[in-house]
Amino acid sequence: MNGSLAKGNGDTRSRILDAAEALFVEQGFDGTSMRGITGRAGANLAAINYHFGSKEQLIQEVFRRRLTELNRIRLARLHELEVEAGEAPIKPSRIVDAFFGTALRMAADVEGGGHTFMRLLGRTYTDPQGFVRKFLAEEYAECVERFLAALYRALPDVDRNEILWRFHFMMGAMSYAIAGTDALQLVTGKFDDEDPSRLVSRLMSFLLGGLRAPLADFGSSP
Amino acid sequence: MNGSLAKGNGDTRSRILDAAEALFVEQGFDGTSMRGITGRAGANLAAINYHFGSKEQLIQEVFRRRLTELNRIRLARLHELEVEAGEAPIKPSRIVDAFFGTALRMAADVEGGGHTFMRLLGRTYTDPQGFVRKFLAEEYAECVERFLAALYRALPDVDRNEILWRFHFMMGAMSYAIAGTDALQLVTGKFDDEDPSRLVSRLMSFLLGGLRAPLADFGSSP
DNA sequence: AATTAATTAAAACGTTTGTTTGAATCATAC
DNA sequence: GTATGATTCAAACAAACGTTTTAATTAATT
Repeated sequence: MNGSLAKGNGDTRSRILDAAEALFVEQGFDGTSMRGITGRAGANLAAINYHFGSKEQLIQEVFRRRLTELNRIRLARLHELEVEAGEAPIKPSRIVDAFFGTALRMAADVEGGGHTFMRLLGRTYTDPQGFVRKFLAEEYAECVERFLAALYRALPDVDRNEILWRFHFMMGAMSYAIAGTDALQLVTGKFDDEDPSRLVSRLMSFLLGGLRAPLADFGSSP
Repeated sequence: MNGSLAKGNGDTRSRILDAAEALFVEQGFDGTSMRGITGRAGANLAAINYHFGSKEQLIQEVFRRRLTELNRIRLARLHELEVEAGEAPIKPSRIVDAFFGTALRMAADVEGGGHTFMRLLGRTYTDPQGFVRKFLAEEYAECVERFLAALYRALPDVDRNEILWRFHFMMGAMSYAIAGTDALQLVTGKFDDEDPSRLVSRLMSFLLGGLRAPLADFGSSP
């Protein structure tokens, strides 16, 4: 049950990042101690402060390491779509796939740690710790703006505020799909042991259904 | 900026529950100290252990206090629908409203604390702390089972596993809609200052769109 | 009014927390 | 080999944590 890694597994810095990433998912930021991280990484307690400065800076580096790459791929995909389409509008489903599909494919990478990170990311959107949310917002700002602009262009007849909200809802559905699977398992018994590609398919059709839904008026007592 | 409450505001027990609820949302469970709670509640440090036994039991009581009522209303609404429909099938939109709409209406109650609690609940589904998730699962078990059964009956042609997943997605979208509003604000600038009833309307149409979406097959490179 | 129970108060308990320090070890260059 | 810089190590730091204890106070009962 001791997940501590052999010391030869990459340099100390990387081992610390990997250990921290895993423990943050399991126990949260506050619930994970410096001793827990360095212990699992096979490093000395002081190594975190030496390599990263502080626990807070370590947390930021855990995110930056993967998030930069994720958003780079997203924007590259979007750029491909824009070039391919030329003057013509892009299908919303393609935009949604470039953003959410890319994340889901990263989440499907269990061995490389993408799965662990996406679980962490999903639950961090609503994390109370101010500095984490602020940091995430900065890292995300450009990417989200570009994708929202693309959706506005792709859906010129839909109110922009409505698109904004639905983008938000889609973020929520995706985050829970990745981060909170065990929560549903606890409630409902168990899922059939799912391969992640089916999750992609399932979630994408749900997201597009929500995105395209009519703006029906649901009062407070329908 | 000191949110500490006057001592006359209810009995000590209730003041502690209110203070804890608010602080858990702002700082998380681990990030909230006993001293912080009792300080805000205007009570002595030992009061939590006296009234609740431990911090862990306090957390459980914070949830139990509101969750029992929420699920009672949900099941009552479902029962109404079932009686009203008799042998006929119930419209899925009504079932969805009985579950998610009820939660959203509780979240719209800012003064009574429902809003605070729903934000807390939303972010707790994905909380790493094992005992909280286990406790939530137990509190939710019966209610979720009843609603899933109702959806199975209302949508006899749809694969049950698919309904299960979409219920999961809907939970995610709703939780983020309530708990993570500030996250999106940080990213996108700001929303128009929204009255909660429009959120109900917006989210419900999104949820139903997702629930009814065709099971299109989205491969990994569409 | 006396007695019992329930609640609040202040102080201290032993752990655990993140961080810092100064010496020891390692790698690399001259 | 010796010097230089980077890294690792064991040890210690004050601060904050949840909990417990014992005394003081309040409320209820007889």
